[in-house]
Amino acid sequence: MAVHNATGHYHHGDLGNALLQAAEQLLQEWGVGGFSLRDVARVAGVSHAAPYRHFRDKAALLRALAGRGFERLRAALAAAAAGQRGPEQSLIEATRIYVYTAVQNPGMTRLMFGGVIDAEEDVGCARAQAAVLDVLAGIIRAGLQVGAFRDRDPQELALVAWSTLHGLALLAGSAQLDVDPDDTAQLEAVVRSVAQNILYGISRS
Amino acid sequence: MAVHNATGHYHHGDLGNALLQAAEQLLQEWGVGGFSLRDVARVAGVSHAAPYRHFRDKAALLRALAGRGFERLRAALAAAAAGQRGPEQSLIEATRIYVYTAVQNPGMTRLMFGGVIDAEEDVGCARAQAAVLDVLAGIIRAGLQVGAFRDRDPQELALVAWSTLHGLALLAGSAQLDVDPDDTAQLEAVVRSVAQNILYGISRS
DNA sequence: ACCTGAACACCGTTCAAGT
DNA sequence: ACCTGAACACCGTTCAAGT
Repeated sequence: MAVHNATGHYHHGDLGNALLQAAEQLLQEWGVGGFSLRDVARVAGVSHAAPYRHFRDKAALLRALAGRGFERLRAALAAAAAGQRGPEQSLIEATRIYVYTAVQNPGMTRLMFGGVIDAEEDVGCARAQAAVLDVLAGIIRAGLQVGAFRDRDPQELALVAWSTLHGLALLAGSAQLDVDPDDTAQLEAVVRSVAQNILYGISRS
Repeated sequence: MAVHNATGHYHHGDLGNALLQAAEQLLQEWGVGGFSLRDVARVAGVSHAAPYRHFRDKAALLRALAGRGFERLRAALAAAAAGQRGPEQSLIEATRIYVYTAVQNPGMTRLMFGGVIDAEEDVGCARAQAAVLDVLAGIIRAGLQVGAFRDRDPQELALVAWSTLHGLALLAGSAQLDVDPDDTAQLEAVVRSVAQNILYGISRS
């Protein structure tokens, strides 16, 4: 077992993880542009050169962090979509998850969707991002199969649903849409009207 | 008339403007995070300290640049929305403008909508941003007045329309949506399906 | 009034050296 | 194998000095 940095020269055995945790803390506290790689190392209690043993550069660390965000969002979406009465309800729940996640974690939202990272540069990150989309696409496919949605190109339906959720998430995650993270009634109203709008667009009849 | 920097020590009389032009060129070429304030000064042909006579800091220059983007988008939207047969057609044209603008100028789009700047810090920028929204809100109001849209809260209708356009613009302006800027047919398909979706949601019957 | 050049505190990244 | 500390080229910002 390695010696802790405060008492010796080596960090514990899982610095990669510790760096990601430190980075997430700084992301929440200071936003995407508000911290440096040196800050991350500082918070993790290692020298500013140590992160380079675990990540190729700062962008790689940010991609890994975004990958975690994508995976969490995917899991939350999948859990919310499952066990609903039908694809329409699943879509409403997915919208709710998107909005709440964005409002409660604006920094991570901006990191994931604000064009800060290039997910394609990292296989894991790209896969995690694609998996988020897959949940949405799965809901669309299920709706088409049971005849709940308009018989159009699934990709077309997914695009409009995705655009709307994406836009709402970024608006909610920035100061542009002034929602109070604790005002449940307001959040519910936003979820309802936006989800309703998507459903009007893609539901049959 | 001031002496040009290449031949003397002073720049021409409109360095503020020249800096914004240089910044826009770099924004198009290298993206939001791809250039420094010192690069801007370099391209404009002045010392790296000169910009501080015209902008409080780098963020202020970026806000001024985004303000130009907002104003241009507003003008394009207003021109496209005017002289249409009805509010539905205006909304479709507005969607077209949004998509084309975003695809053709991804850097500016990300600067305007990607959470890079805080528009509220600059009165002009905030006003220009609000004016973009006002065009959208105007279309909604017009539609409500002639009874074309559902009799719901105008703000609610504007939110769903805005979310969708916003999301689409950011998707189109990032690598996430792989649209070819020169593939008109593909762009038209995107515009049609997304605009249609918004209209399904807000149109009466 | 407007711009320059030196200066300062920072940053991302590299690398020889330590254990 | 993993981490440190010095080093390098950069950056944003400030400020005395020049015209």
